[in-house]
Amino acid sequence: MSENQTAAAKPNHLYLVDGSGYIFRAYHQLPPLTNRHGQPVGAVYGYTSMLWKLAAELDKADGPTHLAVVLDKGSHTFRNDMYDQYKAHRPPPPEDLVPQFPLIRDATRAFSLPCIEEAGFEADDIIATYTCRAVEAGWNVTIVSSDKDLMQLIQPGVDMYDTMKNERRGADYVVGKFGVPPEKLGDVLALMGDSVDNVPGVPGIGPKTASKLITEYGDLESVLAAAPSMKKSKMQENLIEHSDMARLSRKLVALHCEMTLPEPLDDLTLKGIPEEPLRDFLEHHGFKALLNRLGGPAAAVAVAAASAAITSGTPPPPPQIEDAPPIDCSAYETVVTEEALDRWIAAAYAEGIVAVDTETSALDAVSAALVGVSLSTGPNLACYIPVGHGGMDMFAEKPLQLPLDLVLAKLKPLLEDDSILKVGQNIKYDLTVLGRHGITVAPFDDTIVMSFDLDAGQSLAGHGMDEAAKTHLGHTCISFKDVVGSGKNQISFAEAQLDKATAYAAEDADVTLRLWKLFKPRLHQEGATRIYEMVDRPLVPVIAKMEHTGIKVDREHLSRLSSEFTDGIARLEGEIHALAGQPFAIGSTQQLGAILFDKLGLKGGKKGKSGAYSTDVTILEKLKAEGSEISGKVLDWRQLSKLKSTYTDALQQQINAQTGRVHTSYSLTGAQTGRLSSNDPNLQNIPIRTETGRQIRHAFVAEPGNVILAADYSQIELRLAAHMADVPALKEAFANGEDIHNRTAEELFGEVNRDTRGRAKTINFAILYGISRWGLASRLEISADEAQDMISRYYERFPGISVYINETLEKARARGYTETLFGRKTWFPRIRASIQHERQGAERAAINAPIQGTSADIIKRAMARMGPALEKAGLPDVKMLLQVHDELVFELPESDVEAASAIIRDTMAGAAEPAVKLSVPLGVEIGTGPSWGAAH
DNA sequence: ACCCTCACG
DNA sequence: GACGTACGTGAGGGTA
Repeated sequence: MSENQTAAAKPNHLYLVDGSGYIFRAYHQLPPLTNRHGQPVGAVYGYTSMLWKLAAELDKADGPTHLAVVLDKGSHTFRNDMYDQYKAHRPPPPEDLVPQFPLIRDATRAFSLPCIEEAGFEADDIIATYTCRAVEAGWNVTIVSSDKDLMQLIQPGVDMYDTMKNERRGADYVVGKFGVPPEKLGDVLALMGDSVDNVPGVPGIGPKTASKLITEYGDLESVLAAAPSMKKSKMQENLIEHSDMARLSRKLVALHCEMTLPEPLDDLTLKGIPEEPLRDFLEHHGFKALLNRLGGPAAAVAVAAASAAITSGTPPPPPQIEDAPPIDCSAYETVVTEEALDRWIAAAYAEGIVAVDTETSALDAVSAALVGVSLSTGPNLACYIPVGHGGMDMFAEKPLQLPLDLVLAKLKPLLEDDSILKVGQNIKYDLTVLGRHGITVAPFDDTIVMSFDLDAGQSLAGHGMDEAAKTHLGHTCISFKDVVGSGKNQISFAEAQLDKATAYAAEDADVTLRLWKLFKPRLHQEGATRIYEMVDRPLVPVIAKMEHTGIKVDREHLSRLSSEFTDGIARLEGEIHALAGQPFAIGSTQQLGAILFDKLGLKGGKKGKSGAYSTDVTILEKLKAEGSEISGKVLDWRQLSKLKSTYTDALQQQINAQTGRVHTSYSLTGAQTGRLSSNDPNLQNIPIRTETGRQIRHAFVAEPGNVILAADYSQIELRLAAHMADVPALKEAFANGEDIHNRTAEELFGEVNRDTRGRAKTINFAILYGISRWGLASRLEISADEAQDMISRYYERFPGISVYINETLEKARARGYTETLFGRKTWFPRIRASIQHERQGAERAAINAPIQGTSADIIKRAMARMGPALEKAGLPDVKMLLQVHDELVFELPESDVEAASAIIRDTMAGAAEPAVKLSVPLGVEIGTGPSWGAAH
């Protein structure tokens, strides 16, 4: 063979594409595109672009002569037989990715490329085996992947190619990243472990230490052998104690290259890519940018550039806010003619997106009148359409404005158009207001919810408009007070001057659209799209509807209770003053402290920086137990005062005059963990724990012929803790339907009685909240040492809990946030604070957040599915009224109770699926009655 | 505006 | 050695 011939023949070069790895990366880095059939295809598009890019390599001198796409098949592999925890904590793929898997195979076929999958082996092993065979045959190999495990295969003639970063990687890359050459990478990976795949490794050893040890001693076995003679340290202890886990890890990370080739090497020869099937595929999914390029070199350059940007892993550049002109309130238009209104609507259609904000006469979305609507289609392109200025007085002088009905009729098609995205800041409010005028706004995005899903817990990110504008745009919004004044002189927005109203309202729309342009790409980049699109956004109209429906409250019942409480308060007041020997304001903690501790000489020291006496319930209970009569009476007085002022009196005020019902407002961004909060009035803290308080719940009633149905998740947070921390004894107890506190008492104390069950319950909750021995000690009235013993026993009996706590804290420290099972992030900026109690507070909150947040995610999913589920079951008259964290309250015709109970139970119990498969059942308890009180 | 207290999960 | 101790909320009343 002459030299000439060797040089002329293109050397065999096998490209092995890690399809599975690619799909996940593409999914997270690309927007959630949908094709015209409504299928999610974001990951498919990314994948297709990647194949396209590889196809372009065909023509290169050192390009592929052979190629195979390798995919994972099934989830059980020989590694699971080796170690049952392998990849055990990996969440199932996102709901909108699952339907894309078959499409990935379609895409591969469209390129006429061989696709290889083999049950029992991971894609990595298939790639490893092909690599070995090809190297033996003297071929070059390129592995198209960014997986660190596969980097073990890099050797002369074998490199890796990251299409998203457009980077080729050889041995130098591995040395730079891990400090060791590829052949020693397996030893390093075994020591450091992998939390994603759940490869255990050795605790406390990360990439740095692992690479140092391997460099020093040569390989894993040598490190383990040398461990006993190393300097004494935590690391040395861990190396000895976990040497078995390290060896197991070594086997788990090793790539298997002895499997039988599913297809012989020669069958992977590239024969070119026929255009026909590819064109069909691209057309079917509407991948126009690629179609244009298929058409030939004449295709538009701009299109190709846009597509290239996506292929390299960068999302299409979002409109940069830096490029946008600064906010200029003088640029806004007041729309008072039909022509101008039409012009703005046309602009919205041209952009495909419009920010919308409504202004009303009051804050209450259920009964306030619509005063105006603002729109924005781009930076400084915003208008205000007044419709209700001058108020409702027919004879009052009014500014020139378009009639309400005309404006609504013109806006309705735009606001309901499937192809136009409407953006609002707290759009729940606008959905309610516009819904009352027969407009169903869709599709929509809500910047307050987007901000929350990105930045919950970030101390400098307020989610409200004014704070968000300051933080993200560096802009100070016109304050509401500048428009309507404040205090006694405050006027309704309907009374505001048109120029001021325009500047204020149009600015809100302008800011909202600018915020959207910042948040939208961030959602994808930061992995928040899933929680936003699958949980929180769908909830917005559901909550709007609940708020609008409200709940009927029996005013007479409340009024009767108020009188009873007044009598009780007056009687107690007399007795307390008599015992004190003087009248004083019982509600004043200052005066009460002076009476109890100075005048009557009771024990109970000062507390807090203010130097004031503490007189809270724990102190008064203690004094009462020591025989102080006055303390007991103050406690009774406090209970009645609280019930009267906060509930029986205030709630009567909150009954809406038009509907006769109470309409709370839920905040989707109120609680850092993802819970809802309820305000004006708060209907999530209606009394139930005491009999006196419970009477208030009887005032929440159903309309005649209807009943109230209350459905509670039973012990949902403990169940989630059992699942997330993987605690066998707790999971078993829940699976068997046991009383969980009894089971805990049995495990901890060996016997179950009222006392041990009560203590067990306290400890169970302590675990959820991030325990400290002092806290537990004071709750159980034992010493800190005894509390510590109890905690240790708990950890022993329920292995998994302490691991969960440590892992959660480590992740929180490393990344700054925790995550729920559904991917909701909560940030903890204080987790690394140098002030101890601040840091410890953040740690306790971080332990609790994944559990409380997952519970919140689950009930939110149940709520979003409830309407359609009831509708489908032919139960349109069942109304969802309230959510109280683990409880949903409904009002429904008596005749629907049986059928609705089944649907509600199933929807709630199954709400985690299919996104998350829990290893414990979710229990749902349902009760019905004429009132909320009776339904429990 | 802030603290304390207390209602709920 | 002192600190202050369970997670997440919202509302009312007193005080400065």
